[in-house]
Amino acid sequence: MSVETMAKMSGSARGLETRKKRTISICLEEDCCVQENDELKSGKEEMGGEREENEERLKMKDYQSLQLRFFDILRREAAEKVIADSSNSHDETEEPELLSLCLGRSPRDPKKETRIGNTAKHKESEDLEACLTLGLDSNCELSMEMVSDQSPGETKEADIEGTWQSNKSVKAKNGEDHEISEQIPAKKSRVSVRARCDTPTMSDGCQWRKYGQKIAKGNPCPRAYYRCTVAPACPVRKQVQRCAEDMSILITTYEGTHNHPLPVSATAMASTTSAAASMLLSGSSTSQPVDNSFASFTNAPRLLNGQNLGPFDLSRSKEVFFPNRDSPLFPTITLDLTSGSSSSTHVNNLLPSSFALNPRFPPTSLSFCSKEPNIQQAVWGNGVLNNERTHMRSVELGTQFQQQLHQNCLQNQAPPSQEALAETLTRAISTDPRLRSVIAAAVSSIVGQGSTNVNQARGGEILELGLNLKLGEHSQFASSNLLAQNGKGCLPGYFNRLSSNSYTGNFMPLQPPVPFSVSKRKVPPTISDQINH
DNA sequence: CGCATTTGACCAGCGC
DNA sequence: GCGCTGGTCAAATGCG
Repeated sequence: MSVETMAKMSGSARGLETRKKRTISICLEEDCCVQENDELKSGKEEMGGEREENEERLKMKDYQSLQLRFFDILRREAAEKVIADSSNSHDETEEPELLSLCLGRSPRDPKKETRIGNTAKHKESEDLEACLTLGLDSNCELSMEMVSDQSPGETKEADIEGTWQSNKSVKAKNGEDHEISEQIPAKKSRVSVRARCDTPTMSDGCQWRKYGQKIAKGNPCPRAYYRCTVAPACPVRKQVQRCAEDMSILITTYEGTHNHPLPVSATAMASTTSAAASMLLSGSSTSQPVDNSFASFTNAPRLLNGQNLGPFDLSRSKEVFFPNRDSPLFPTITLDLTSGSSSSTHVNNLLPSSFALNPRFPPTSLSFCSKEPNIQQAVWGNGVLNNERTHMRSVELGTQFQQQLHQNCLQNQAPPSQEALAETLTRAISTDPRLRSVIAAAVSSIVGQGSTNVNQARGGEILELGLNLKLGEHSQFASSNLLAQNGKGCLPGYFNRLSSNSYTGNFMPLQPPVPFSVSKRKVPPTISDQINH
């Protein structure tokens, strides 16, 4: 739906205009008052309908941006918690090999993941498999593949280009939020995004220059290599390859961190990938026996409802995400942006061969998909579809909050209304002070440009404001900008929606740290700015 | 003419 | 050590 949505959204604007013109011209030509009135009426109705449609989309966009912030806060808090507990948490290192975090529903069948590749090795890798399922966006399936490495060989690239995100730069930009990163050496990260796309490359807002093309083993489609040309020394590369099994799916693998201010249209993708990257990379520290990238997720339920939900295998996650120094092979995360098609159920098969066949670091899947788009869109849901994963240690993040949302949706069987969602949210927030504080922090960081020192009461106010905004009171902020979005190419709807100019400010804090010239960044005034003024 | 793309060559890492 | 593979380089080519 991503592409369709964009097409619709941009089309809606054009449609309104053309319809107006058409109406006028019809009136002039036919000079018929009755018909004119009918046309005007139907036109108005049509416009009204489309306006509602647009507003719905804008609301969802706001919601998703808030979600993103929310998860970021969760991750940070979890990471801090892990640091605090790391000295006492050695027993956790003996935990199981498999990890399934089911925050949502996924059609993905892990059994199918073994279809491709060396079966024996893959079986072994299955034991290491960490599967994160987040029912974040229903209409999109995000396939994000993350690879982290700190092998000595990588330093060459880092030294030459000086571009891989240094820990200092992380600290410089984000302060204490990235203390963890400070403890780890510069790492290479890869984020792969799968999306249905008819164009040769995905339009992600950045400028790329192709520097190579190869036929990779296991995929007849050539893999194209691009580097970011926004800044001369930007280290970011991307690989673009069609999926062998479904040519309509484009697999874009991002690697590295931009060392320059990003175009507004690129911030959504950048912040999303960087958030995912930091999520995992932050847990790969040698000094941190416990993986906090996973911990960030595994801690989420505790943050939400205060319960220890289960047998998380933090140490094993570390194993997964902390590859052998001698190995260039990486663990992977998968985000799938293709609509809930069958292909999404065997993500690994669709990944670039080098990753899909990687037995040592099987992909970690962040599946943002659902066959019930509207439901999943609003629900992070609990992992009701993971009962089959008996071979994995499954952790269901069935928080009260999520259950409420999920129940709401299941009962209604219809897309939850914003009102219903608001009600559920309100109830969950009011009954769970932790959730309240977390969301308040997220919202306040949005509204106050990352000022996290707001007290609880203030946070609550802001939270309310945030919810109100999200639930429909400020869609006007985004409308014009949204329609002005770059509609060319193939920008997955998920990112596309996130990249609305109106929310630039929200995502900036999530962006990869910019090592230099941060102050020179020229960005249009954000909502936060407007509010602050 | 300048820039982007194409494409064969080259290099490094890994497995056998 | 050798072959395979992924990734990058750089000269050639194409395009606006």
